[in-house]
Amino acid sequence: MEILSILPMNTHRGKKTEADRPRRGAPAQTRERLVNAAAALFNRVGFHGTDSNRIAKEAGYSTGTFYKHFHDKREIFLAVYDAWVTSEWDAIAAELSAGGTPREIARRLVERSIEFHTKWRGLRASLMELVFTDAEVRRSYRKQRRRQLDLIPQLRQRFGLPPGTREEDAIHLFTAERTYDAIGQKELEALGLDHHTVVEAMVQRVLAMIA
Amino acid sequence: MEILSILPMNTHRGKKTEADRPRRGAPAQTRERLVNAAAALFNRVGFHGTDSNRIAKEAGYSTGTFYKHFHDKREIFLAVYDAWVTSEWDAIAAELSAGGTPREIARRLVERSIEFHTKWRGLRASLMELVFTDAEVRRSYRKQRRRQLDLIPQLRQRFGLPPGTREEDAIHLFTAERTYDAIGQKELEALGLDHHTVVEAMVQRVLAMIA
Amino acid sequence: MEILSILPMNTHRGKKTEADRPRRGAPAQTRERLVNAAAALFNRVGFHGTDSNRIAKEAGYSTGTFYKHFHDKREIFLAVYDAWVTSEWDAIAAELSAGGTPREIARRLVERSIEFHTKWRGLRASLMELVFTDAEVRRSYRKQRRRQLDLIPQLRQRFGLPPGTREEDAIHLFTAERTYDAIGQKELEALGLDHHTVVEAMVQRVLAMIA
Amino acid sequence: MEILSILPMNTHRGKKTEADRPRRGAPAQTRERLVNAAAALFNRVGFHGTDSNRIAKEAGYSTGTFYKHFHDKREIFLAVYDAWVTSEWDAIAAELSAGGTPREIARRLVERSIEFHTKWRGLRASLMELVFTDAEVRRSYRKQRRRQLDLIPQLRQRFGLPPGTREEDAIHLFTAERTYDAIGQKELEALGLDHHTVVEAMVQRVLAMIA
DNA sequence: CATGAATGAGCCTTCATTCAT
DNA sequence: AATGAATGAAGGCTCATTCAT
Repeated sequence: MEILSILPMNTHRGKKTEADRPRRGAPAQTRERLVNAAAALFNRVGFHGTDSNRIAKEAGYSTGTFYKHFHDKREIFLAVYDAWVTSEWDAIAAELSAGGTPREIARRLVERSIEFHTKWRGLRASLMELVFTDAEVRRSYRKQRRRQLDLIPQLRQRFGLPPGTREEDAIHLFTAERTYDAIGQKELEALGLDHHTVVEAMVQRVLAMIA
Repeated sequence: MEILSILPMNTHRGKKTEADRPRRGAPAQTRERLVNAAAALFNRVGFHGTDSNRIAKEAGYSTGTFYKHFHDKREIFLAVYDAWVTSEWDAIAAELSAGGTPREIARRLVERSIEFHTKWRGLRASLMELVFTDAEVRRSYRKQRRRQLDLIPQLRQRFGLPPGTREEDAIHLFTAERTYDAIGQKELEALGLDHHTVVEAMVQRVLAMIA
Repeated sequence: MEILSILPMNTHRGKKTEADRPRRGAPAQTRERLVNAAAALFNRVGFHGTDSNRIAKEAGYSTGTFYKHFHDKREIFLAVYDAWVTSEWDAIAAELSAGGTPREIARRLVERSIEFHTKWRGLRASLMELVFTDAEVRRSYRKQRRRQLDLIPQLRQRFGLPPGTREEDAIHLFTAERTYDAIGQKELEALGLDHHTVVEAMVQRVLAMIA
Repeated sequence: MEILSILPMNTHRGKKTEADRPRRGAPAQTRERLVNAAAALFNRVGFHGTDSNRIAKEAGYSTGTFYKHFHDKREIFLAVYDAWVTSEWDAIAAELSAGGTPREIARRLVERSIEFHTKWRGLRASLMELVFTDAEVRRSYRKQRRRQLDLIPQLRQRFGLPPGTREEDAIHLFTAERTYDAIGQKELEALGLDHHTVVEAMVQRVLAMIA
């Protein structure tokens, strides 16, 4: 039920049991498996490095099944993006409602984001390229970004803070996105930066939005 | 002589004169033309959307010539990246030495960066993906990032400012890079943000590093 | 009951009522619906352009049902061909027994034939190719041609005419078939020919067989 | 040099000599070989039965070469059709200028046509289907038919005959085309018809146009 | 009898790269 | 140094057919 909640990392050569792969199952389940397999592949080898036949095979299906569920590779990428955004969104919502001091919340939000960007760093890399290349992906990406941007004022209100400018919020999101990507891609080490210091700086920035 | 200084926009249908395409020219000139053509193509249709035969043709050479000068497509991408980084670097250096108040300098630095990110937004999109996909590109990118990071303390020193932390500098670079990309990709409009406000915010951030 | 008597033109987007699609109907009815749907599709997009799954869907059934009634796509093509030949044959017989002067009869025979070749021009185009490609189709086609050829002497006898040669009769059939196809495919216009003149010429030829 | 003059029937598994297959030859020669191979394949297994990779292989080239010379399979079919029409046209012209009594000329014209329709019966079968399916093929086919139709009055003039109607000429062409196809496809035997009688009947019809 | 998810061989096409000239 | 014809692996996608339910 929880798409993307578990990375299908166990798909390699593992003999599938009947429970794992009921050939004639509900379409929704098949679709979900395909999305999971695609997510793993896109994330590992990128959109262009992923062979659509391979997606089906990794999901435990044959070539044709893929095209019964998705019109083309782009379409499943969008589905993957959607699932991923939803799961990140859920995680953020969970952290926000989990309570604690603003500092604790901020720290957990940062940690969660870093986790996501780390886990899905390959997917993100492909995403950024497709945002340029593919109009449909661009649309999805921007829609999502708008949603994020609209959330921030709500957060401020909820935490009883005075409103800020949408422009500063956007810059914050840009900063966060790029920084988390850098962390996920192990860029900090390559640049000789201290992980904790960077994380702490991000926590401060998030804290500024909620306290 | 100035690689990338002029976008090869005149490659469409334009009958090439002998002056344009000396069949047996200096290798360096051939190389430069290939790099220019590649830059334009990568920037327009992305790395994966660029056909290596097309690069040669757009440059006014034949398929084989391309492979005489570059081992593979990746190599010319690196050459393009290099040329581009150099030209950006030169532009930054020029602005820094052009004088004026810190505010003026900051403003010009931001403007120049936005210009670059706008002009080369497609190239940047491909770059970000290749940084993930290709170890060699990653190496180049990180080397460049290190150089940028090393420059900031020098700037502070030059402007007589107290040192800052490398981590905060890195975050500034992440912010700038991502924000300029957003501007270059017309993301601001899509998000309902005011261009001037965002630019001004960036100017302030740059100003903070030099005054 | 009358297969092919009505073109399944109402299959587009039309919500099927229970009467239209009884899930567990008489096999003969199911078969007939499939044949009708197949006829329309073959005629519209040709044999190779027709997706066997689509046939079932257009008929209001599912993929599997198709293969319960027909061994393969070729088999349903033969069934379609059969139904079509039968209906043409019936039409011819009807005209022959409808009475009138020989000229009137001849004219109606020509008109009826043109109608058939026009309505089923796509089917005929596929047929001619399959006659070459597929031995079974060839068999059917030739059997049918033999029947036609055998009919002509009977016609002559009935109209009290002296016998002609089978070879000349065959050439007449070839002429008629190809000419009606040309008319059905709007070739006359393309060639700058007068429709009425051509039709009249064919009427004369038919007349020569019965008067 | 003579395209289609010799059927490439010797392409099966025959070790190619250097003379047969100079890998880096003139494009025109490569193109010709591809057209010849395609003609043979289309003729043997039909347009839909022909795999584009196979065409290249049979011509002695690799997959990609095919697409350097033809945009797609349809395009090479048109090229084949063109070559074939040209060669038939040449043969007809040769017979017309070879001299002899009208009867001798007529006989040779019929024989030559039958040869063509026999040799290329498979190609013709595909052609007739594509004429329905594919607008471009239809255009070519009709253009060719118009040319034929325009030739007949010229023939009459040359042989000093009074003009006939374009409509009757068209019907003659339809008759001839279909009858020769029938002969080429061995339909006469299947219908119990005497070959000579049919041929003689056709000779008479041709004779009527030139004497 | 009917369903429709699943299969998988196979086709068309692209494109990075090689190599004879 | 330059040419450009040729290569061929690989990938996206289709569709006739099967089979578990």
